[in-house]
Amino acid sequence: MQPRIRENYVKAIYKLCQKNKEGAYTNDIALALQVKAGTVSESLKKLSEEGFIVYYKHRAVKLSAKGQQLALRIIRRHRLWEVFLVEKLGFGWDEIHPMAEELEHIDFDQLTDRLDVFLDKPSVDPHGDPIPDKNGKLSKVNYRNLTACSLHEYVSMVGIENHQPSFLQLLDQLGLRLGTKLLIKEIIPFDGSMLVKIGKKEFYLSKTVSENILVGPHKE
Amino acid sequence: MQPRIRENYVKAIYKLCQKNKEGAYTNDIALALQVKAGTVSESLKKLSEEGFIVYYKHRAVKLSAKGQQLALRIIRRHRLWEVFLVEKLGFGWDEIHPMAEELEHIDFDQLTDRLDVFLDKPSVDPHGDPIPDKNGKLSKVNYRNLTACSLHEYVSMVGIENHQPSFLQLLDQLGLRLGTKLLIKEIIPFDGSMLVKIGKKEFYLSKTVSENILVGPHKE
DNA sequence: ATTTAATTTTAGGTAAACCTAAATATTTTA
DNA sequence: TAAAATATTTAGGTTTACCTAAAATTAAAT
Repeated sequence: MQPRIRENYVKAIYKLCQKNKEGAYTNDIALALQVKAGTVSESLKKLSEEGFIVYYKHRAVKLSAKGQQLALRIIRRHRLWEVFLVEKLGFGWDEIHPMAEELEHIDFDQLTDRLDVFLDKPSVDPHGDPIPDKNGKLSKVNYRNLTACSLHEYVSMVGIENHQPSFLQLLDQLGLRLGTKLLIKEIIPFDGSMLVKIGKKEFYLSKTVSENILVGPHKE
Repeated sequence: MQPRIRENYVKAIYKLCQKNKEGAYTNDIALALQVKAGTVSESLKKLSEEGFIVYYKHRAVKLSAKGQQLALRIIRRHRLWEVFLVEKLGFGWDEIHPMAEELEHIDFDQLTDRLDVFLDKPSVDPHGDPIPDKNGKLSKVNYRNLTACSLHEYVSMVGIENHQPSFLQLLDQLGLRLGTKLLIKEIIPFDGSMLVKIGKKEFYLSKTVSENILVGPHKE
């Protein structure tokens, strides 16, 4: 199996496993990779023979230890390149995904590790997602969903749950970036929206928006 | 035809055309890409249909305008990434080729152009090879072969004609890098070797070595 | 507990990039 | 300039990743 294709399967399975504890379903993998279910079935057999997944016919698949290792290597590369693109080249966080999607497949340990050092060993990418270290270890970010916060809480944005450019652009408009502090001024029971103070301005955030915002205690 | 494969053919043809004015021969392309001649024949037909080459059966091929444009885009990306790897990540000039060989295929104009700016629009790569600009224009480097220099000339290294790691490592040992000044102290007629002064030391360079060194007038 | 619905797998096919080896061109040499 | 040597192309095959559609399995609903 071609490395790039293998990597895309492993990455897709990794992400699906984070949602469904059961594992990744054939159809969902097919959707993620934009291929047909039959193709996925074939590929799963090969990935299984290669030892990257644990696979029983008609069951959701999981990554083996070897598969997880690979997934974390890809994610590490993806997120490091994202930091590079934003910090060094000045791209917006809404523009970088497609480029990182290519760069993540470039597989030279030296390159990844030196990039890491060059970027000052960042712990999170521009979206707040943690970057696995050289050994595949993921630091845990302390976060809650914004909708889980109470009135008058003063919190700091640490991540997001939606990476669509349109969502990222909305956050830009609101002045919401990683580390931005926000105060919950009001919670509207009717539609779950909330009034928040960001910097000097106040905005209503729809429930759909706040559901996709992750916050943590803001350290001063 | 898959972009990566097309790019590798176009690049190989570009390089072969620089040596043979006639064009690139099937067998040489096959050698460069490590495939069989029959495969090359097939591919040439496709590249021709796609308009990247000018091809008549049993004749050496040349790049069309479109093909040259593509070649220069790839070379631009390759050389910019090489600068990045050396200047920013601290790799040696003997280590970077394989990585640049992958990075060169990542095709986002914005990425290339921002990388260019980030690196201060370099005009040459770490080996002294010129970097095409955004429009595919190649600046000409003023150079002569070291073997063409006369006794007592004082010149500056501006490039090399051999990119093998072992050659680059030898130059490192001699303290020869881009911009290094060298004085020709003696020319040995017997074997064409020469005694040169590099910094404070003197070395004999075999003809094979000096043949691969390009020098220019050293500007102070 | 069947039947129905949904999901997954299998079977048979296609296209791209490779291969080998035979056939055809071209070039070189005698 | 004809034969020999070299280079290129063509013809027929293989493999991989994809496809469609039928068959099989599992899950859901009556």
